[in-house]
Amino acid sequence: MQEPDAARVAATRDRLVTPEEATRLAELFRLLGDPTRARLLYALLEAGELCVCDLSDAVEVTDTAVSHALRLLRTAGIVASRRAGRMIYYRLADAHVRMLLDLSREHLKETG
Amino acid sequence: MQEPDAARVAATRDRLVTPEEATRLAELFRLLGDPTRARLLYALLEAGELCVCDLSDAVEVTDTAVSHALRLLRTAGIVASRRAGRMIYYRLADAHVRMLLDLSREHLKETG
DNA sequence: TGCACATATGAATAGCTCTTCAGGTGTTAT
DNA sequence: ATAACACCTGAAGAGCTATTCATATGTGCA
Repeated sequence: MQEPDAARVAATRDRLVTPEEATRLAELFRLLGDPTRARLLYALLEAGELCVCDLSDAVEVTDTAVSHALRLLRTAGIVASRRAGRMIYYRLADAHVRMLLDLSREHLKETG
Repeated sequence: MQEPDAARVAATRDRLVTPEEATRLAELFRLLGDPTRARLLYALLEAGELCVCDLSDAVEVTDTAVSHALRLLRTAGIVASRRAGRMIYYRLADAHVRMLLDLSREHLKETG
């Protein structure tokens, strides 16, 4: 197989995200790409801040499963947490994540 | 485990994305959440339009693997294609996808 | 018509991921 | 102290996924 426009391909490869950056971007998306985690994130998007038991209740998933899910999201910097007594409250980590969730919802609405 | 703020949880659950919508959103993210597919999409973001052989070359992945990846993205409406002779050119399907890719790149830049 | 090329597809396997179960940590209340 | 609670963590298994190999389809050219 030959590339029909070698110059354009070469130019593209230069400006391209590096394999490493692409991997990190994929990692970000991968974390959003699970129904449980997605629901947790959209719950946080609406509520602002919720503890694990709130989330477990809202998403109707075992608290253990929620905890596992949150650990992944926390480690990746997608959510942040704060302790209040024996409860731990989670929130979306930054505005980018919030926009990402909003924008993708738009996409579904209009793409159908 | 009890929810400490039952009213807020109930309100959240009402405005919440439905499990079905969340699943579709997760599906969207899941498709972006693979290094190969992510690199293909970012290549298309930069180049606008590329054929399979271009993509295979740019991303350095087997053309067969690229083809499989593109089928998933095409079926999900994330990329669109057009035939030109024996080649098939792929492009990002809509502006939302483009924004999604841009925004997430911003996230990485600033979140580190 | 026949061949070469670009891409697509099906099947199979290796590798990963999510959930569950069992048990562990930190916190409040009695 | 000890019990109850909210949450976390590690291990294990079922299920899913991405790549590869082999083969098929569709297009242009001689």
